[in-house]
Amino acid sequence: MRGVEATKEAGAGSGLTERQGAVLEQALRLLVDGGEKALTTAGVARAASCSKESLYKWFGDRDGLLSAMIAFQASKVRTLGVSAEALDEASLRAHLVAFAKDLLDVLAGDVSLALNRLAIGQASREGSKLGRLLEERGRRQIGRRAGALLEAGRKAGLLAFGDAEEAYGALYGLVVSDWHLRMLLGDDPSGLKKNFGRRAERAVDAFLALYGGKA
Amino acid sequence: MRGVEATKEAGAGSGLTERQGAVLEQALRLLVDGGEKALTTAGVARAASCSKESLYKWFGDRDGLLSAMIAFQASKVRTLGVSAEALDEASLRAHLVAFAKDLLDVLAGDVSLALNRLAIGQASREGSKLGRLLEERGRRQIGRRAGALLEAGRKAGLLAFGDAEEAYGALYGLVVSDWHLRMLLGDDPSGLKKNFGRRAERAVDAFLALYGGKA
DNA sequence: TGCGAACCGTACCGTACGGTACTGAAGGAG
DNA sequence: CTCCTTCAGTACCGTACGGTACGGTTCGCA
Repeated sequence: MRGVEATKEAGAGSGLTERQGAVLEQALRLLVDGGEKALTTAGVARAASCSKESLYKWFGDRDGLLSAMIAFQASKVRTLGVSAEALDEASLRAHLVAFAKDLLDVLAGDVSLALNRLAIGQASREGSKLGRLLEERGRRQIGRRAGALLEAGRKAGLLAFGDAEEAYGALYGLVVSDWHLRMLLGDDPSGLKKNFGRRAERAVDAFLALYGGKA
Repeated sequence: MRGVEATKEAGAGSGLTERQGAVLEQALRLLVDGGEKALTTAGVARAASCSKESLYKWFGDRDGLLSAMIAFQASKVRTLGVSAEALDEASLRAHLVAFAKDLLDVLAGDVSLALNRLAIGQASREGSKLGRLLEERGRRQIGRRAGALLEAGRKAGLLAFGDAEEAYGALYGLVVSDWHLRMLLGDDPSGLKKNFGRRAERAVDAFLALYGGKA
């Protein structure tokens, strides 16, 4: 192990060859198209044109494959840092609206919904290993972006809150409400997606009414 | 069919004998304990001391059993009507806090979490039939209670909102935020349950700050 | 050219599940 | 007592999946 072979890696330090990344890509496609039931080892091998033996060699077992899929997908989503420019009221609102719209777009994405369904289905069994992983890689990441934005707003005197976590929770709730759950339950997201822009603006307005520093 | 036998029914017009209700009860218990994977026809038959043949006679097939489980559980939860008493600011807040706490308790319940996981896992496949059912029986029901409460508040001049659905969405989001998803993913609810009271109060305060009629 | 590693394709095995068929017992009606 | 319905218990079947083993092929390398 850890030999001199210069294996081209797929992600950032993910330890995966690009061949393995391509396999995970196909696995994700299968999962999105047909749900967990369609994600069989034979199906992945056929779709990715690799052998089952290689799958087990690379990922250990089926659970290892699922974990690798989550980690792989998360490695593709890079949270863009907050530009440390000077914030005024308008630019803060614009940043918040952009964040809210991105959040809705991410949550409504095919792959995100499929992976969340997968982890939720696996949650009761096996100590919710996948759930932890998804939460760590997904929510924490986007939470950091929001936290930085909120902190910048407070430093600029535009936001007033005691607990950043609580403020973020309020923002998240106002933006997402129960839409995420409804999409997870099967509500067609295409009909809802058109309202994302307006919804994000209204939610941010409400958030600013609660935590805006004017008072 | 439709004979004169006076079959004792289990639910309110559910068309189920109490024997069948007892079977569904055992099935729900199996689902809560072990997740969908543990919910096998043989397991249900063994746990409920009935034959597989009876299961198929009563519920058709496995999907029919799942649908019956959701309908059965929903039939047990009766939404209590809003007392049409005169509301003042304090009693409205108390009602909202009670509603918020009930909402959190329901969502954190074992059976609710298990059924939501089941429906979500089944969502990608089969046109999300269970998801629709769960949404219809669950969300709509509790949404009606909230709607009535909000409408009463508006009639009393204590709340100001244009779209009741939007106001309810804000209340729901402020109360629940991403806790439901986290519990579905496997976060231990027992640790979170202790904060439900405080959380409900803070959420209602924020909601009143947004939609309170004082302004 | 020969060697070895990686790997694809496939065949194979054990198991577990959904669904069906059969047997025998309990109980009610005539 | 006898017939008939219902249902528990069990055995059974087909299928599909996870995981493993094997033969054949490609490719890098000395």
